[in-house]
Amino acid sequence: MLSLTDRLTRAFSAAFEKAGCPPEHGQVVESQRPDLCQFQCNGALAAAKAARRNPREVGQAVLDALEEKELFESLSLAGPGFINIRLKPGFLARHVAEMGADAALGCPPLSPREKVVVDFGGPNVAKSMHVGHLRSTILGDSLQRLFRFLGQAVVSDIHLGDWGTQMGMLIVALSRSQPGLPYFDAAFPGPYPAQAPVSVADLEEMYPRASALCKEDPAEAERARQATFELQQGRPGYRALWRHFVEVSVAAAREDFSALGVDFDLWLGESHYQDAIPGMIDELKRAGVARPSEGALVVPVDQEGGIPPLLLVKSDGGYLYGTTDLATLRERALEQRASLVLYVVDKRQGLHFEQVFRAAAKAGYLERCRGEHVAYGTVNGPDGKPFKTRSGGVMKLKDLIRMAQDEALKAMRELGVAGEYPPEEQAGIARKVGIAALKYADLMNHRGSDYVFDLAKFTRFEGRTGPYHLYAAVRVKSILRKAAEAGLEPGELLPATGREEGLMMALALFPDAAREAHRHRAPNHLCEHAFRLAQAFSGFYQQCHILGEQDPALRASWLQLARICLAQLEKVLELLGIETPERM
RNA sequence: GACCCGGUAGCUCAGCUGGAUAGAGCACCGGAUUUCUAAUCCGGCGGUCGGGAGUUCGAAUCUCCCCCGGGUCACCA
Repeated sequence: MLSLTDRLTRAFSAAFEKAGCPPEHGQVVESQRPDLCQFQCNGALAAAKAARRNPREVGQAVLDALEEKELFESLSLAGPGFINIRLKPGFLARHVAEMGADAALGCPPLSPREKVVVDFGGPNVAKSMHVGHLRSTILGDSLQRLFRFLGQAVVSDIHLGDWGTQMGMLIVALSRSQPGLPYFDAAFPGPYPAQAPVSVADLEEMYPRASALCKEDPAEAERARQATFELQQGRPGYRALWRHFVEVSVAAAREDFSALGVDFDLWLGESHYQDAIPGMIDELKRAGVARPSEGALVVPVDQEGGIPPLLLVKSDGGYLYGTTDLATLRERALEQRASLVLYVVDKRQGLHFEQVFRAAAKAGYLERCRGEHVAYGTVNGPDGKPFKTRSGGVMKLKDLIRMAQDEALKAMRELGVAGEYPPEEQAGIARKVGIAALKYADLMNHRGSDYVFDLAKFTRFEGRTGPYHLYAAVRVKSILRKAAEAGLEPGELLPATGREEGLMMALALFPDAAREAHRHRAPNHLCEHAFRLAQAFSGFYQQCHILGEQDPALRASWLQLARICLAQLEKVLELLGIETPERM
């Protein structure tokens, strides 16, 4: 089904055409002056400008040409040429009822259907997930949910950092602490043990130490480079060891992701694309896209701006992450035939993606595919600098989630929320409230801006917070549950009066919010909509006592409205990755 | 130095394919509860949209210059 604004836009576009103007000017949007009207069309101003006509005259011609006049309560020309629109209350109600009956809740799928790869720029093996992964996880997950909801064919890929110099560092570090292991014996015939010689905790401890050692000791760095090289050449012991590193790290990452309710279609990593690199490099050399520079192989990408070339092969023959990213994009574009690849990655990597995309364009990978860096800002501490623990270390994601849930429970206790429920249910609610607090706080900001991590603020039950939304949803659920117990059924949605209009308008504008979020790859528009919807419901709730209403038709209509509202609210929250409890 | 992003109410931010009186949350002040979860709702206070010029009937939004903050800038990722 068409969205309400699309339906109106279609009618106005036709009218513009009949009035001798380009139909694009028929765009109808929600009014910015709710005191004057519900919707407005400003196209007459632009059309008049282009045609050097009088805007009011054009506006009048459009109104004269407009069909389906029976849908409108009032149409008027205002100011320099705004067209103000107010709908027949019955038409609005009918549209909302239709949305409620629609499988997609009134949000039309995007066309054409595209294949979209969402790359989460995943965690690095051997480094535990920390605050830095919070945003890519929450944002990327919301985007994959949104794109799917809008009918796109989404393939999400965690894209683990499971290759590169850090692997060599770990191998060298382990060869020193446990030299007796068979992985280091080049003559060992195999098979290698099935059990990993290290735990995630070991890796987490080893990595920073190894990294620091390489930084201060060039000989150690050289050993790490050599080990990396041998690993990449396929030395069996190193490969076996590497597999262990990846396995234990992935298992740990899975726990964190599952705590956040996030999953991926693919759990591939950088290593997956390594075999394709030599062929790609040959191809790029032959095509003259890649060329030698200062001992390395590069793709010049500096068209007019001062952009350094993409480094493909280091002077020592090794590859860099740009090499892997290019090979990855190549496979996604040419073999997986994706038409869009979204990289949900920290904004500080903007230049890197600019280089990769330019190189990919030169290589001809982007003729049927676009690459996009969905950049996001940092999560900061109260000091405005990237968030750290009290002792100055990096906050682990696991601890962060636990803190959010503890804080949620604390807030609930203070307010007496869920006080008399069984402890297990209470804990379950606290878990949902904590996650909702975290996710809403993250997504309500535009992704590009940094924000300050403030749990006490996020877990408040007032204002624009996750808990506020859950509370609103739970109140609707409670009404519907009581109605069902009393044998009351939702019925036909009656025409909107002043009391229901705000809620119906909010409901009708869901597709616009979803589209806006999609267009900018920015779920903050969904947060905005969720808040508006929750507030609209609260306003309605205040004025209309559903269960106490004596008129059965009105009561059934209100129940229907509540039902549709809950479905939409839960859907929007779901698109944000937020789960709603049954009661609080 | 070059490039990128930002500077909007006391605080945190939204709005930026130009459109009527610039919005929200928090904070502050006032009001609403015999009622389905008041954890809510309604109202008020509060702004040279960093500064200046330009384009336009119209600029927070587009262009240029300047100031301030952050980020990035070939063999790490």
